[in-house]
This record gives sequence, structure tokens and C-alpha cells, in this order.
Amino acid sequence: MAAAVHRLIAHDGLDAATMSAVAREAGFSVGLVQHYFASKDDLLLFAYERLTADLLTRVAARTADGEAAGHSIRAIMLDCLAELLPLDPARRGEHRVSRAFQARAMDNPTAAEVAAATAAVLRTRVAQGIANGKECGETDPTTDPDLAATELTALVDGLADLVYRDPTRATTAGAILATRLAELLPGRCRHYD
Amino acid sequence: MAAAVHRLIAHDGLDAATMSAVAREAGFSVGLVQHYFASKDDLLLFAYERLTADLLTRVAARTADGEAAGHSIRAIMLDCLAELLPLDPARRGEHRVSRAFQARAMDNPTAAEVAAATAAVLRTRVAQGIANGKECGETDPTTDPDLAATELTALVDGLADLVYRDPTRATTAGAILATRLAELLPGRCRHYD
DNA sequence: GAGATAACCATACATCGGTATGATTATCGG
DNA sequence: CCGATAATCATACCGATGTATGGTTATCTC
Repeated sequence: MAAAVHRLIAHDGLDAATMSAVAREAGFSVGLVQHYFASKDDLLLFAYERLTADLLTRVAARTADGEAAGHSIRAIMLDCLAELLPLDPARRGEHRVSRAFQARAMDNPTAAEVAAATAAVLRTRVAQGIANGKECGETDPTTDPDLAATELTALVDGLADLVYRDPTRATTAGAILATRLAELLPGRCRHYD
Repeated sequence: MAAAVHRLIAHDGLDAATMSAVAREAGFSVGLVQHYFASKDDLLLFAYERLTADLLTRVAARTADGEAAGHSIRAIMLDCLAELLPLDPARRGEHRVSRAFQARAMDNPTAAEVAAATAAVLRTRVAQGIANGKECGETDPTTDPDLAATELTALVDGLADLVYRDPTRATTAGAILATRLAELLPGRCRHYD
């Protein structure tokens, strides 16, 4: 059902995610949707939580892959942050859904909590990466991990909007991200190559 | 009428900007609103254009003020970019409206054009500022103005969302912006002090 | 296998939103 | 002053939406 909500929003916006439309898209009746979700708000909130959870899971997977492959922190972070850019149709759709919910979060306290929590988790992980970079020699010891993480997450946030608006600038966005990461993690890790 | 739309969206979200609500808020009848706007889409589009025009005007005014006062390009840019952050109730409201329209722009081509055009104007102006910085010695000659401008506008975009979500991080956001500007325009202007 | 619980559906209802219509009043040029 | 144009309003209409209701079928427990 969450997938149905996602498809509808990705295709026609939040307003298209009506009860009957969701039921139709999912192949069920309206009554069934009501059986599982007491209200439309509940349904949308669930779909939102599901979306952010999927995203964080994907990022975690890319991190794990990168670590397993012995990549530098900088490479892993670039991989993870680029994952957040709407670089292909699937992620463009996801971006549409995500932005729709973020707009909704401005009037819906519970949705705002989800948005804030997701952003916090992401920032914390990036900060952890920077902190790790200090220990292994990739990062300048004077760099403030939280400040750098805040900047990076805000930057990808803005770049995602840019890439969505103008896909032809995708490579530009990628270059900006890579350059900034190279400035923030300039060193060579002393553990890996 | 545009002001009424803005007030409603700022207070209760885009969905609150219904025809009758706008009419009531503006102190007119529904018929009058229809008299001036053929459809609700037209009304919202007008309100959006009005909003972005106001914003760009304000930024231009800050630029002019800064130039008149003989400030450095870096100081002027910090002033202009900080203007885009939701640092007070008025700008928080404006941010809500702006984000609501940006979300709408994802399904509304004409609104998307407005959003893209506004972003382009902003980026162009920032790029011009960086280019000027080269001529007067504030910027490293190897800096790509367009790339730097793209990064800066994306950064403020993301920082604006952050500050909106968590106003306690307003100073953090300001510090990040100031630091990044100091990195991009490190020199002293040879014309002014 | 009986009974309870969950899954599932069709439909009715009340509300609300955008738009269409028709009329009434003001403004103003000639 | 008068005709036309603009301003302004009240209301009717249709479609859509969220939700409530009542019922039917499946599933599982004892």
C-alpha cells in the first residue's frame, strides 16, 4: 500500500494520493485501506516513514559495501551523498515523493518529526564519517565534524533540488560534491590505500 | 489578493488557499476573485510570481545598499544570502509559502518555470558577484564563478530548510555560510577597505 | 466444527471546493 | 446624462473526497 501511495505521488503529486486512488492502485477496496489505517493521515504518515526508512537503509548498505571493499571514507561518503541526488528516474520519483511529504511536514507536526529525525540521522552519520576521517588521517584535526556534516547535508539537499529542476546539471552537482568532499577530507587514509 | 494567498498558505498550508478562503481573507466575494483570475491556478501562479519578485527585489536592494556603503563583495553576498534564510517570523512564513509553491511546481509546469527562473536569476547574480570579485582581487582567479555560484545557492537552499526545521541552528547556518564565503572570496578588495 | 478474529468489500453520507451564472452597482468618457 | 465597461456580489451546481456503516468471506483457535 505504501508503494501504491509512492507511485501515485511520484506520478501525480500528493493530491493524487486519495483514498480511492490508493485502493485502486493497490488493487484493493477502499474499505480495506480503512481497515488498516484509521485515517488518511495515518496512511500518509506510514508511507512517509517507509520512504525515509528505505532511503536510510540504502545509504547504510552503500556504506557497508564501501567499507567491505576497502574504499576511503571520502569515496564512501561521495557514494552515499550522491545516492541522495535524483540522478535516475527512480530517484527522481523518490525525490518528488520526498519533497511532497516535506512540504506537508510544514503543517503536520508528526510528519515534521519524521523529516527532522531523518535529517538528524543522516547528519549524524556524516559527522561520524568525518570524525572517523580524523582518526585515520583523512581529515584535518581542526575540522568540526558536526559543522562539516551540517554543511554537506544542506549542500546535497540543495543540489538535489537543482538536479531535479535541471537534470542537465547533474554532472555539475556531482563535481561540486566531489570537490567539496576533497576539501573536507583531503588526506589519504593510513589504513587503506 | 496575493497577500491574502500568502497569509493563508503561511498560516495553514497550500490547501488552505481555497477560493472562498482567499476571498474571505481579502475581504471580497468569491465572484470578485473569479473576476480577476480565470481559475484557481491563475491565482496561485500570480501569487507565486509576486512572491519571487518580492524576494529578488529585496536581494537587489540589499546589494545596492551594500555597494553604496562601500562594503566588500563578500560582505554583500553574505548579507544577500542570509536574507534567504528563515531567520525571523516573516521570513519563516515566506519560506513556508515558497516551499509550498516549490512542491506544487513539481506537478505544475508553469510554476516550475517560475521556480527555475528565480533560481537562475539568483545564481546568475551570485556568479556575477564572484566574477567581480576576481577583478577587484577578492577571489582566486582560478575559481569558476558559475560553479561557485551553483554551490552557494544550493547551500543556502539546504540551510534554509535546516533553519526552518530547527531554528536553534540558525547561528550554525550563518557561520557555515560565512565560512564558505570566506573560503571562496578570501582576498581583500583593492578598491574598498 | 463452532466461534472469534481478521480480511475484505460495496455503498451511503455529509462536506467542501472550483466553477458557472445572472444580477446589481459603481465609474467614467462623450 | 447615458451608455459602456469594470467592479462586485449571492448563489446554484457538480464532482470529488474522507469517513461511517453494515455486511460477507476467509483464517485460525479451541
